[in-house]
Amino acid sequence: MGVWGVLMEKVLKFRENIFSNYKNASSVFIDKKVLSSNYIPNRLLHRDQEITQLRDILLPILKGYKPSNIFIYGNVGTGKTISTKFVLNQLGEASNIKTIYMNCKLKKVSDTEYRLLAQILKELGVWVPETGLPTSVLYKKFFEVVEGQNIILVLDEIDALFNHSGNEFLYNISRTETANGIILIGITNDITFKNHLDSRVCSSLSEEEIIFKPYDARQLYDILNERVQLGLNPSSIAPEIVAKCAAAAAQEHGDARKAIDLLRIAAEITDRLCLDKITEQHFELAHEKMNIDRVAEAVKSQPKHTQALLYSIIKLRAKINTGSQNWVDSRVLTGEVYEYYKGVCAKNTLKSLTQRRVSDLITELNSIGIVSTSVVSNGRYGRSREIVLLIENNILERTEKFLNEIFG
DNA sequence: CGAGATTCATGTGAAGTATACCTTTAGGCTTAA
DNA sequence: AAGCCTAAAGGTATACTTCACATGAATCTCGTA
Repeated sequence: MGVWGVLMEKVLKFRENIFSNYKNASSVFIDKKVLSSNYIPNRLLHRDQEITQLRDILLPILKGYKPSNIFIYGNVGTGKTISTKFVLNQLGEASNIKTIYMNCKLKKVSDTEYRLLAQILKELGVWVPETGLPTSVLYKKFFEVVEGQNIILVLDEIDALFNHSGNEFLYNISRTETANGIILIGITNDITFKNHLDSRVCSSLSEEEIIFKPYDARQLYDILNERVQLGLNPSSIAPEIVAKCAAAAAQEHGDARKAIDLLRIAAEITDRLCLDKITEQHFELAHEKMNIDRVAEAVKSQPKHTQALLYSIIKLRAKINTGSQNWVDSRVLTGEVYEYYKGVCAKNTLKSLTQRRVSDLITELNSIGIVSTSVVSNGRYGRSREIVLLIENNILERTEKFLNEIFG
């Protein structure tokens, strides 16, 4: 494991401990919330064009006309969400127009037609049960509340809706005349999303389109630098380090959110180690911690069966690897996984799901990005899906350990 | 030898089932006049 | 008689199962050179 490993151990054990902040009086932070990724600064750098565009489209609402619906595209971390929120905040200050922001990707919260609608109603101050009611009743309530008002409805990560036939929602909303006052703003990073849409929905939804381009290194630097100014102790970080961070982020598709997270975590680590200068090494540690957290979070929040499935994939992969020198990144087939999975279930007194269902679970793992799958035909030997784990080795170890404790 | 048929193992769509939860309704019990 | 509680009836969303058909290239088959 070595020094690095020991250091990493230390870093990982770090929780946002309530005492640690008070204990060491000097901290690299001045204002920590500035560095959180959902913080909305007073001014947004390098998104002027997009913001004006958005504002101009929404402008008619102040004169009582209905603006067009809007569709926003752009890679992750290009400022789509934050710019939209920013504009809507400003609009809220200038008028009393109601805006609702929904992230459609939250599992068990807003990822189906019913749940999304329920969530929106909740936002509007109407409580509805989480199951049992006909969807039509929810629509009725919704239209009652909305009647005659202008409401801006932002659907972030709108592509997630489509997977679970939430398509209906868009169709119903955009079609209903009663919903006249509803302005839809759809946000997605999936360029192909529009192809899946019903053509009528599509044309009404994308009356206007805004495209967010990735930030370049220079712009990222400005953004990071501003956050540094506002949130960190001036002496705690050298400009070169910020520049390096920006450059690295620019290479990875100009993702500003990730860059800011990285900065914050590096700062936390520095604090944690009771140091007062953030160095490159801390960034490396932060990078690793971020990856570990991402995967750990994803795995932990998964239902039991999905975990059992992942466990099976990991174990099978290991098995194959010990046989041959692992020179090909080991692929596993659905059938093998399912057999192993059944064993795991039996051992843990879990009732195993059918292969049909497991197949869907694999698809889900694929879409979360824990696993990558591709359908291959092996001619005479049938057709199957090759599953490749996307978890890096050092993180895999932890994941495996975690799963071992459950299913071992 | 090569074109077309066969075959395998699983992908994938559609329809059905189990479960958990919701509202409405009607009967029965209590209460207060 | 009015008010309240409870249980049954009738209904829904979601996660999962069952059924049935679709896929696609390695292999097999068989006619032909």
